Amino acid sequence: MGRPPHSGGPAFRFTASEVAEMEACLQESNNAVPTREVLSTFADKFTNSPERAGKIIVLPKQVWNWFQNRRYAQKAKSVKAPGKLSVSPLPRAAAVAGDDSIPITIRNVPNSTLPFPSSGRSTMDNNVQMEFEAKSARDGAWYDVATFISHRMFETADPEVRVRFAGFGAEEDEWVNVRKHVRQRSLPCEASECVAVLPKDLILCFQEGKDQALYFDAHVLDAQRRRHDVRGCRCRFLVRYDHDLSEKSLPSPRNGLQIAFATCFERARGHGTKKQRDYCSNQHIEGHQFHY
DNA sequence: TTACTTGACGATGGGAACGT
DNA sequence: ACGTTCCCATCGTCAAGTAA
Repeated sequence: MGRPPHSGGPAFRFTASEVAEMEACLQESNNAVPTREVLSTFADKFTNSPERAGKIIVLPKQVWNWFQNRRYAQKAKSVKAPGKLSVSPLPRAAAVAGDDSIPITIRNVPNSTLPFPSSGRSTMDNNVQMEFEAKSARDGAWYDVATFISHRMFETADPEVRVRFAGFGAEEDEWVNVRKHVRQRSLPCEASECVAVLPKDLILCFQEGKDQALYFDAHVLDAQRRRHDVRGCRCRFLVRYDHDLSEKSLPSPRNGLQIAFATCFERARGHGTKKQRDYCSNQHIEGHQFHY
């Protein structure tokens, strides 16, 4: 039910037939809110209907509210991304590995199977294509990898790969440390998946600056759980960006909050609530297998 | 059986856009 | 500058579903 009126009376609810009428009107008007006259007509008609006559007065404002909410809900539904979150026109980067872990997609994989030189994807045993991302030394942000150009090995240091970032040209290529600054792209956090995000988690967050907006590593300081509705997640997450230690309260996942793979797998192995474990286990099943 | 979660939906407040 | 209207995000509550 909706929020009860300030008068303290019972919560108001439109009947199915009223909704059907307004629904039809909305379609006829091409999803536009009807004129004030039409709203008043609806209100009068509903007020005088046999179900309400003498009991409940329907206000034009309530009819207007219904149209606004319905338009907003429909819009939200159509805009909702079917898969990964993408924030155009910037290339999407991804979430991070666990707090102190080396990216697990690299850690235990023999060098001969590392995804370079080749495209920024690799095929695992189960025919799952893997995509990678890399951290740029220029701005500290994470970008999708389009191609691994080449690689070089050192006797005393970690190997490096030359990376072509997705959406950028050769002039933006960089050598990056494989162990520290290359990892598998993570799954974006869908609205229903926010339960998997807990305080202290390392995540990826969209950060808007004056001239640009990029994805940076951040830690969750606090997670305020709120009930969801048809329009999605209403939780808020207080995060601290690792690169500048700034803090921000973000709604999730609309603003780019994404779940770290390793964090998920830790939970899948027994930590967190059952729901979180279920979710993370599903992530494991749905197309990704890793070596711990 | 009880507590908790999720989905649904009307109500509300802030801010942008617009007209005067 | 001010008032009005509109759009959007968020709030608050109920009912049904689910887990413990």
